[in-house]
Amino acid sequence: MAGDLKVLADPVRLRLLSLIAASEASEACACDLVPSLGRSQPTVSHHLSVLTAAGFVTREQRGRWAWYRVVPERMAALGHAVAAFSDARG
Amino acid sequence: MAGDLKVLADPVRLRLLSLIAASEASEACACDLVPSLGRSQPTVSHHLSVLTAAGFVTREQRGRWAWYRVVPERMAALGHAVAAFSDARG
DNA sequence: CGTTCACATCGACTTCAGTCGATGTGAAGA
DNA sequence: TCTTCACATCGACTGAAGTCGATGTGAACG
Repeated sequence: MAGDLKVLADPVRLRLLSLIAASEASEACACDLVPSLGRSQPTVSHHLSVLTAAGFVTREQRGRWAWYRVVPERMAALGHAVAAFSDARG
Repeated sequence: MAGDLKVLADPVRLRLLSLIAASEASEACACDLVPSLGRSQPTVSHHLSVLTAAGFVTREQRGRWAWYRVVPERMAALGHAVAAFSDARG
């Protein structure tokens, strides 16, 4: 769980998730994500790779473009795990 | 929000929160926490300080002992914020 | 008031993660 | 097939963060 939180504990990755989730059809092309962030293409690619490896997003190649989607169950599960600390016997 | 997640993205701090939440009356003395973790006293003190500064726990001095409590609203709010990424327009 | 105990702070080391320029890869188009 | 485009990977640098021994602090106890 610490590893999962560590993946999300980065402003660039949070912005990526936010941008992807807010995109049409809840998917986004890397070509649109790079200019939206103030970071270089390798940096964005790296963060997308980290999110994908952790299972928070899925990657689908279509021709030359790579499309990314958020995995909602993954986000919900982690969110509930965090919220569970508010109960005693957490 | 990235800062909040970064605070939780550490196995020692997660164990601290878990131990405190699972203690009687949902509070724990540092003297009990140090031996439960495999870390030195300064390290545990440092992590408790980080959790306190971020508002995830509160510290109360009673005599020579320091007692810690989880702030449930804080955990619940962050958990919901994470889970919100599972919705479109996150 | 000196001692002891619980805990915080300091200083230094080390590991890790974000960042970017340069380069590799693989698909599309001429 | 040669070029171009989109993206991944590599190598190197840098700043941040975890860790611990040593030391400071402040309350209890005699």
